[in-house]
Amino acid sequence: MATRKTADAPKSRRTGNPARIHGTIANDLGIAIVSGQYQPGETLPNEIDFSERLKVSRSAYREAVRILSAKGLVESRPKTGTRVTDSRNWNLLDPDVLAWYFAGEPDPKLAHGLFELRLIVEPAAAALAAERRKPAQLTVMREALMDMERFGLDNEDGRNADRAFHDAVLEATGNMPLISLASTIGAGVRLTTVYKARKDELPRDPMPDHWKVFDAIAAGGPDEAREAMTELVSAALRDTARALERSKSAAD
Amino acid sequence: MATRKTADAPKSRRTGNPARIHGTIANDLGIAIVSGQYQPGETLPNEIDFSERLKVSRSAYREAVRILSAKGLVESRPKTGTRVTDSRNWNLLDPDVLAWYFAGEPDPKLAHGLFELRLIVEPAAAALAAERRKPAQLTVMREALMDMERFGLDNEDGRNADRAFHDAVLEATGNMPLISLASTIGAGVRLTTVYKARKDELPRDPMPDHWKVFDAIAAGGPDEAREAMTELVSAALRDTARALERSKSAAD
DNA sequence: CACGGGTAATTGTCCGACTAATATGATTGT
DNA sequence: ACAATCATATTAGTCGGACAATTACCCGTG
Repeated sequence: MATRKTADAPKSRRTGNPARIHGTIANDLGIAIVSGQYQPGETLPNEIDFSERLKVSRSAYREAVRILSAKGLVESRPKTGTRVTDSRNWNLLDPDVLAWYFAGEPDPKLAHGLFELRLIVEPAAAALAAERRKPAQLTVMREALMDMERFGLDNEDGRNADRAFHDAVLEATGNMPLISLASTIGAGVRLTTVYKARKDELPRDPMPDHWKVFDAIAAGGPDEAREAMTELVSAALRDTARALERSKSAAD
Repeated sequence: MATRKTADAPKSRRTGNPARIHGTIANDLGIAIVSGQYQPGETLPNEIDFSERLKVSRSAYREAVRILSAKGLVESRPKTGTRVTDSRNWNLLDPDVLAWYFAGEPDPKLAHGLFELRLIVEPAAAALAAERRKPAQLTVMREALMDMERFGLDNEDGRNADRAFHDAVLEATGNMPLISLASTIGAGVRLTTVYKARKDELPRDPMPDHWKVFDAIAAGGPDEAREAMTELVSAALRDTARALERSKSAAD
């Protein structure tokens, strides 16, 4: 059903749109903030000066600030100015904020936190998916895994397939908040392959673990699915742990 | 340090600032979108017409749209206009979006989803908190529970204390992504008391369950903490389930 | 029928002025 | 001496209007 037409652009980036000024300013500023270049509590230059320095109109700059404000990174008030909020208020679950975090060197502490989250959420999600998945969703999972096998994890296509599989599992839970966690989980998934790719070693074939999860979900076995997913994420964590440790000590 | 003065206004809303036009427009539009008044795929009127109809300048309207766009609710492109995106792209974990969802009648399906999320996240968080909590964090939890007892759950102060306790547990995990989930979990927590308050019945004293969680965390027992929290959330779900069922069938 | 170019509609950007809120310090009254 | 009040300056907020850039869509052309 549905003619489908040209609904989705193949080259779709995160937004799919060409760079608009307010967007790029928001990106740059967002990265500068989460990287600590502007500390929480610090007030940035007033709109007129700053927009001049950035060579953009005040309107465009203001729209950028609105974006950052919407994600909880800054707060503006007359007379006081625009100041960076305490990092506890930053909406870390926002895909953009997370991307800004990982724009530079991945923060090992945050990376570890993401794995911990995966270890909590994904097994439970797999169990729910095993109970509720619809045939179409199983098809999506299967095709994602087949793409993973075909492409491998040392390239973008393969990594996207990996993330697509984990997304599909969350989607199959039918739980809206869980589905919204997909971008966060996806960042964690990507982290694994990025770290591994950096070490230029793929010591373990990830496919058997993935297929085991899929089979359990397809068979409708919640407990088996939970267990298989736990194993998958644990293995991923083990593979990443060493690199994580190294850059953690390197960061100190 | 800090004289504290009149730091926090008593009428502090989420941001504590007086209503600014772009914010109120974003709120109104956000509610209209999540409530289905504007369907996904639908394009809203062009900026000039719409801002005129809303009696605000185009700048203010555009800033409102930037906010909605930052939260994934809409997408703007030249010539095409600004259209509501598929609801899968909405950042449901954003505090504002969640608030917009619950501005009208709580959606039973979403409410159930939130409880499911709590049941997944909070027990695990309690276990982590039991291992990592610092003395100061225990103090926060204890005071929150004492406030709960003092105020009761039939008023705003008590409900805030309830939420503060659950926030503190997440905070004590030291896990940044988990801490960012606080607003989402908090919405679920609030849901319980709202539903119960609506029925004008408080059939169960929630304090013993809460203290059991606290004691386990204070004692440093991860397994006990996990179990106690599971019980707490399950009980909350049971209490809410009937009201949930009723409004679910009423919604059809 | 495929392809390429023109066109109109819409968002994007810029500018400059004025308004509103408010932190700070001066003023006043007690 | 101190408290409360008021004036002022600074900053974000709002406005209106102009022009630029993008792009879906139609139309002509090969």
